[in-house]
Amino acid sequence: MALDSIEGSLKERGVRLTRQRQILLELIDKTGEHLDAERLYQLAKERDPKLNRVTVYRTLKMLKSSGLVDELDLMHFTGDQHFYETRLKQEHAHMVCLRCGRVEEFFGEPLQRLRKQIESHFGFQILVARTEIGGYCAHCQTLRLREVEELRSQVEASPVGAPLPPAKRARRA
Amino acid sequence: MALDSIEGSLKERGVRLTRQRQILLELIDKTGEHLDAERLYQLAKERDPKLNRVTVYRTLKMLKSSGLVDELDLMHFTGDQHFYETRLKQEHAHMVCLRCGRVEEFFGEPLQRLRKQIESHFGFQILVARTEIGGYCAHCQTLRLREVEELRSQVEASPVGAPLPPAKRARRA
DNA sequence: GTTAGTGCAAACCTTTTGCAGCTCT
DNA sequence: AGAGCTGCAAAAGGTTTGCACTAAC
Repeated sequence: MALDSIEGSLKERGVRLTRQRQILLELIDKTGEHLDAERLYQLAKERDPKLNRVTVYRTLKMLKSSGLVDELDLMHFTGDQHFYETRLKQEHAHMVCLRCGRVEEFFGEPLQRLRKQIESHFGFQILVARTEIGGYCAHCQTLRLREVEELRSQVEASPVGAPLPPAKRARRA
Repeated sequence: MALDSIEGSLKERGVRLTRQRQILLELIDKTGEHLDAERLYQLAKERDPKLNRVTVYRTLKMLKSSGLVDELDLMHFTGDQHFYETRLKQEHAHMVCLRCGRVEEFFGEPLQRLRKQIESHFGFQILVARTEIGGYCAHCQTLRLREVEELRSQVEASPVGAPLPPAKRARRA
């Protein structure tokens, strides 16, 4: 199991497996989503109401600098938080739909190719690699078109020019 | 000249070319570095001491959502700011040395390949793509080795185990 | 028993917002 | 003239730090 390999890696280096860390590790490992610090904190609090937000940040930082998790931004679609995932899968790119927010993963040879070229051309020793792509998913492309049409006709209908709905930043609940 | 094409694009869409924006555009275009908002603000203030930090943020946001500049994180090597570059060059990846902070750019076919595969396999309409890679540049790899050696011998020399120098976050002056 | 790790409160950095007044076109 | 833009002050969002206490090994 994935959790075991991470816990093993920590134990070897003399990192203590506290109750809090076990909770956080399990959540990161088992949850099928890309969690940010706040969401992880909320989930962790369900299991241990005393667990502090700061511990979440410290744990994530530790896991990141140990190379056990990767940090993502997901194109800052929802804000400026960072998202985390364990380094278990093969390297992959993240595609974020800028309309619905859905995140898809792309595995495939261009990524390995890129890695190899960079290592050989530059003699660069890669520790982390991150590819994030923003755009419209197949489903949203058509919806998007319709929306743009609607806006256009609204603008033409109103003499002054109707203001576009402001693209507000997603706020936390 | 690059500036012209950006200014043209803005003018077409009825965006005003204020004195402040001209200053900022010229700095982004002419400066050969990846600037973050604060640095851009400092540079802009030299030309117009009244220019406000908020205007920098608003201008960057506008340029980004117009697709005229790209936003980078450079692996958060120096902190959580964002860096900006005009979209004039061909698509490229950024390689950040996690020791010296140097940033190199990689152009090359794997990037185009990646783009095409994602578009064809998923029917995904790409608007922005970002590849950032962290590691050690050729030069720092040897230096890094030496540093690790030194640390090791220090640890062996001291009975308690000397604490490693903490990797503090880079603070602003 | 030590030392690493935790919780709490407070700070910090980066970015956004509301609003009154200024300025491009 | 008038919408669009700016500056200012204040706030927000996300993350880190200092310190005293606690718990893992």
